[in-house]
Amino acid sequence: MQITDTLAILVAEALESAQAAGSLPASGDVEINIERPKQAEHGDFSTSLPLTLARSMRMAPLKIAEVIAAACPEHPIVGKITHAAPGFVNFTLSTSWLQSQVDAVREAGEHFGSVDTGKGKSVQVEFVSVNPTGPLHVGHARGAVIGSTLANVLAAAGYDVQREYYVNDAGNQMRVFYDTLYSRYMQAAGQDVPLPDPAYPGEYLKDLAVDLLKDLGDGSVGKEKSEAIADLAPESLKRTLEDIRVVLVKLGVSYDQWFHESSLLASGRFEEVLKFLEDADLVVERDGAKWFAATKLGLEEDIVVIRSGEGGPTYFGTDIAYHHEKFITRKFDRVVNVWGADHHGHVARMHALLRAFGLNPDRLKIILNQIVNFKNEGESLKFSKRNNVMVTVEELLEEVGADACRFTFLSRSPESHMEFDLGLAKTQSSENPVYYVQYGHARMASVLRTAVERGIKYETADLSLLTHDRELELIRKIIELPAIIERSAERCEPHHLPHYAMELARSLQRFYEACRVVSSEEGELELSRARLQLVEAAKLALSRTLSLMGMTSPERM
RNA sequence: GCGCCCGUAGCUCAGUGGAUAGAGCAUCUGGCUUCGAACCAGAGGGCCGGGGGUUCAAUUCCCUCCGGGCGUACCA
Repeated sequence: MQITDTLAILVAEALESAQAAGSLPASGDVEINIERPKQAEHGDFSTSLPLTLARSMRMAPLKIAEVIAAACPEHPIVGKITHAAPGFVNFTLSTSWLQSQVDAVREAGEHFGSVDTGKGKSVQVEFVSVNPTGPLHVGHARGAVIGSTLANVLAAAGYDVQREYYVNDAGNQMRVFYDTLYSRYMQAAGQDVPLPDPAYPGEYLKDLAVDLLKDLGDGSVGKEKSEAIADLAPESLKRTLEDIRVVLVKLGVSYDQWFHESSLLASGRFEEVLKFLEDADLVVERDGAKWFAATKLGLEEDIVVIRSGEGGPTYFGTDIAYHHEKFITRKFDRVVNVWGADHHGHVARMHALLRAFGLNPDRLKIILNQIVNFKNEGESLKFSKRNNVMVTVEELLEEVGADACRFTFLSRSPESHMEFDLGLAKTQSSENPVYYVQYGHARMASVLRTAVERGIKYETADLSLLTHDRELELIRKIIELPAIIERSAERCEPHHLPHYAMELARSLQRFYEACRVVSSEEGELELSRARLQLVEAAKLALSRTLSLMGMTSPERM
């Protein structure tokens, strides 16, 4: 239970008892909103409930605030309750309770911050899912970082999380990939075979073809094209996926499962689900193709699921089967898809599809991260696999580093149209806020090392000695973490983490500046012990936050 | 044209319908003789794109206009 929940209960009890005593009129059901005031003099938490009740109660809001404040029962968390114009009730946390939290944090250890809002519920996070037609480029990094962090946060909120990469190995793009690969293979073998049109002209496929010729031999050179492709396809797909996997690991991203689109066709799942929709009268045939009758569900247009001519399912077609698999077969309570914003047209279709399955569309959360505008020294870079203009994630990591890269992408909300200047990221690396956060961790580690070197034991300490403003400020910041995790998980907004990390690092530096931890003064040993425990708690909170963001927590820098 | 997203300090971006709108970077001023100065303290910098509306209260919700991004395929 969060602090805000506790306070909401106290306010509800106060309201009820005041009404029972006749000092406030009846109000009916009200929602009690607890918020955090911006000004420190307004306390740690507040409620504007009196302002919302004023009209129906026909009373001055300030008077209502006064009555509620006076009627609030005592609670160990609360130190002071006041009322303020125009109609707020303000709460200040009690110092003794804050002090006790240092111990609570240390006891929770590396689990500090976890909440249980997702307990008993399963969630799948599907992210990146780039066509395996070449290496990841920088445009894919944002979704990778958002998806992996979101998965971490959901796990910290108690969800049973599955991280999944959807491998689009069955569509048109793969056919173009294999066609191009065939030409490159033949070229590598000395044959004059031109590139197909369309093709993937990048160097990547040239290198891959040379490797395949070397490792698999030239046995496919004399065969029909379709046979040669059948020979080369499995290995080329495997290697391309492996390259993607390896670079994602370097970026701090890993998966529980790689799910292949082709398996939906091979297993008959696609046909099965199509039949289901046909039985529900949601499939129509027109112009030689089969369409999902989205117009019957309120959408503007129907959507092709099986093409005319050669036939075969469209991307949306297999996505029908895939989401059936996610919700019906694997029974996930929630599914999160992290997509680039260029897919936004699909959102309404997917939600319509869930309705067709008889499911609540809210169970599918689609995060659209806006396309990143990459620049180099102020000059805009336009990427295209087709035109062979791209910077790979691999190159990005060499220049910027995984931690800085993750922090930068994470600190913007997904829907922001962010800019990323590669040149600036490189030259300004030492001014990057990521190092401010990590330096804070390294500094706390250093303080703890100093204590060990001087033989100071701090397993036990008198936490009531922590009364300095900066000490209490730091404790207040540390114990915000559970609320940050809960909010980030429920709203699928991982970008709160880096901002919290900055604030925590700042509180920690301010504390360090004002409060000597390892003191050599006579008679300050007890204070040192208490402060060492605080340092340990702060370090735990910062380390947990960094770990949720998929970043390292350096002991030294 | 239509749909989705964005517009907040010089730049990059936070901001849960609440009280005096914040951070980092940049600029300027001060601070290292005990634990790490990759730090701290302070200053300047804003009609929150414009205009209407809802509300006790709007940067936040609705409408409209302006500006930008992305879609608008039997590609994914």
